[in-house]
Order: sequence, then structure tokens, then C-alpha cells
Amino acid sequence: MLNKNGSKPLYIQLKNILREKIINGYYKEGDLIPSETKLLNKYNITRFTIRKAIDQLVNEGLVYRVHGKGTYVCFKEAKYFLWNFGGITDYFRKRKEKEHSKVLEKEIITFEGEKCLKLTRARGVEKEGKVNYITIDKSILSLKTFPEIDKYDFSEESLYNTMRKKYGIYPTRAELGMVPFLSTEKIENILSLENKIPLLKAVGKVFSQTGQAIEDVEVIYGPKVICKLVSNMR
Amino acid sequence: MLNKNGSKPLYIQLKNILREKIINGYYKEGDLIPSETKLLNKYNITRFTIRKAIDQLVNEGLVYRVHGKGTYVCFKEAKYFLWNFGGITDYFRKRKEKEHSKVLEKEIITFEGEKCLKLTRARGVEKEGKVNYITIDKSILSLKTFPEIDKYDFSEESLYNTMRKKYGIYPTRAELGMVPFLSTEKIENILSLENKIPLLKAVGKVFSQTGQAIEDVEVIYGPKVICKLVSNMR
DNA sequence: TAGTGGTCTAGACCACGGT
DNA sequence: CCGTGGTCTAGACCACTAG
Repeated sequence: MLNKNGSKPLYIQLKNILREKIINGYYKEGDLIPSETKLLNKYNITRFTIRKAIDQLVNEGLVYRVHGKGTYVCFKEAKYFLWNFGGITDYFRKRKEKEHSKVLEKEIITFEGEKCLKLTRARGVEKEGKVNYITIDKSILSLKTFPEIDKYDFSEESLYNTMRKKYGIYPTRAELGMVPFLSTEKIENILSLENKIPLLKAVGKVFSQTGQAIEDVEVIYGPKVICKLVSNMR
Repeated sequence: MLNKNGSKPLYIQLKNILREKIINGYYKEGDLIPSETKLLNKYNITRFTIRKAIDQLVNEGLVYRVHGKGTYVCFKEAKYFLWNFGGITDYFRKRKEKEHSKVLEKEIITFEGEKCLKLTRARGVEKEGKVNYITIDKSILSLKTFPEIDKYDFSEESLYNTMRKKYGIYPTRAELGMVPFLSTEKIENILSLENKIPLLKAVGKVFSQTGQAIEDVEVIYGPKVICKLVSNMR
């Protein structure tokens, strides 16, 4: 439901509710979302606000309207993959696919003068009992920011979820360089590649809600990953 | 003035009036356009309609609003969109170098059943009399959408500026796949590379203010380009 | 304080699509 | 015919900016 005294405008709240339902698959590709009249009755707000919320989703490319018929979902699988660089665990969980993480490295190192946890994981999906790894993530996390974070088992737990739930730190922004490179033998083994091929990696930093840098990150994308961007040219 | 019985919606009519005044320089870069109250008195329509017209201009990137101050014109000679999320803008600005385009291919082809212009350009900067090319971009543009676009010389003119000024079409959104690949000999020659190396290309579509796909695009980034991505994880 | 844009209400009439 | 989205009116209160 909406919080009418909340700090956020109603149309933003409604937009987020609808967007969540699209991304997690409650409204699927090709579905109609509820009509404006139904939403207006359900949330007790005027059509103006409903339309403004849907306007936003249209701009984001998540839905389109057809006069006389309704508003359709046009959510394409990969579109939000990198764009919502919010952690792959979160992504798969929302898609209701079983995600699998394997910890490859986990050690305390000194990075830029601070004790840090270095965590490397292969990430993939389980499919017919076999795990296909599709990305390799390296994270470097300061122990000053995240005391005792080395105690958690991140083959089971989502890193970003832990940040939020246990430390009250919300990853909100990423600045990443996109770098093409040639696969190494080690990477080929992990991602089950047969040849040396060009791959893509994202290298950069993740920032919290307060603007503090909280993570140094490197993500290597396997060849099956469609790394899609949606860019507004404003 | 507005035609209240006209076939076109009032907000479209008003948008066109304001856009015309911006493009022909009546309202200049940095100017305030008349406030919503003034427009409402002048045209005898409600603020809803005024705001909807201005919304369109904001989406087209012609104006931006500042709460408490007004609505400013920001009609910039926009650079190429990929540079907007690429960090190439900074690359040029920091070095204060002159940008240079060379047309490599320009031909009429049939693409998805339609006559189209295929345009390939190498883009770079001039430095001590020499040009260093750093990207190669291909565009495919329908002649139905852009009649006679093949008449322009895009080594001199900005493609997107031409779309806006001559056709009234505003590139507003891009959907791109980021693909790593290995350089070919032809590319190595154009970009002055000495070895085969992994490069990055962006492949996708550009959409107009109305959501229509207006361009098929492919941009190859040279190794000097830092393709930087800033992502909000909301 | 006056003027601006930001959000929202409570209606209205219309055009389109399918039954 | 009814339900859908498209446009528009006539207000209201709020938050921000500047003199």
C-alpha cells in the first residue's frame, strides 16, 4: 500500500510497486497490468497519479500502452542485468531461478593500507542438476566498514543482503569501467570455455547511500551473458 | 496561438510552438522560458496541459526545470550519445582537442525490407596535425523516417543534430548490448593498432521521443577509450 | 513575501478495441 | 455496448529560490 504522508511522492511509490512486480515476474512479459481504473480503486488515488507512475514505467521501457486495450508489460530478460547492477543473487532470486555461488578465494589482505576481505566467487545457475557458471566476481571489502564480515559464508548468503541486513549499509551506486580482455586458462576452466575468447569485465567501486565507497569490485562476464545497457540521452 | 478544435492535442501544439522558438533561437541557451503561470494566461489552457507540453521538451533534452527558479533552455550541440555514457566527452574536454570524423562507408542498402542509409565513420581527435581515431561507428537509418538523409555530409555535420534540426526527431534512449570481440586487420588499420587485441563494441538501437526505433547502431571502441558506466541501484 | 515548479484531487469528454 | 487509455479543466496545497 501507499504511504500518503511518506516523504516520497505517491507516483514514485506506485511506480516502484509496479516495477517490482514486473521485475520479479508477478506481471510477466506480454501481460496486461491492471487498468488505470482498477489501480485507482485499489490505491484510492486519482488517475493523474496513476498515469504519472505508468508514464515513468513507459519511459523506462518496462511497459507500453495500447489505446482501448490496456497497458502491456514488455520486460526483456537481460535488459536490467547490468543496469541494475545490484548483485546477482538479488537478480536471480527475483527471477525465481536457483542461483549457485562457489567461493574461490577468501582471504584477509592489506589493500590501500587497510585490512580487507578479498572474496572471489564463481556465480551461476543450476539447471537440470548441473551448475553453469556465468560470472566471476571479486570483491574487496574493508574490515573497518564491515567488521567480522569474514565470518559469513557467501556461498549461501547474498553479499549485498548481508550489507543491508547486518550492517545497515545500502549499496546504491556503482561506477564501473567496462574492459574487454582475453580469457586466461584459469577463467576458461571455471566458466567451462573451450577456447581462448574475448570476454568482458566490469571494474570499479560500489558506493553506499551516504556516498562512501564500500566495495572494490571486478566482475568477469561469461560469453553467455548479454550485457545490456539502457541509456537515457539527456 | 492554439487551435482548440484542431486535430492535434493542445500540448503537442504548445510543445511545437515552444520547440520552434528554442530551435530558431528566440529562446537561447541558458534563457528562462516563460513561467507556467504566464503560459497559462497567454494560451488560456490549464497548467496540466502546459506541464505536459514542457514534459515533452524535458524528455527531448531541450529544457530543464529548476524548482523555485524556472525552466531553462539547454539546447546544446549534443555530442554523440555513446559519449554521454562513455567518458569520451571528458576525454575530449580535458585535452581541449578538436574532434574529427571520417566517413568510411555511405551507401543505400535494404535492411529489414526497407531502404536505408548505412553510414560508417571513424571518429577521433586532431593532435598536432595528426588525427587519432578512437572509435568506429556504424549507423543504419531508414529513408522512410529520414527522407534524403543521404544528402548530408556527416564528416561535417552531427548526425543527431541533423535528426533534431531537419527532421524534428529527438534521439532520447538507447538500448545497447556490450560485446567483447577480437580486433580484425581492417579495424587495426583504422585505429592504428599494432597487434590483435580484445576490443569492446556496443550494438543496439536508438529510440526517439515517441519511442520509435530510429537507428540501428554499432560502435567499436578503441583501446584508449575508457567506457565508464555509472549505475544507480535503486 | 512573491513567484516558481512539484504534487495531487475530482471531476469531464473523447477515441479506440472488442463483445 | 462497455472498458480501456488519451486529453483536458479548475482548482488546491506544498517546497524551493530569491529579493
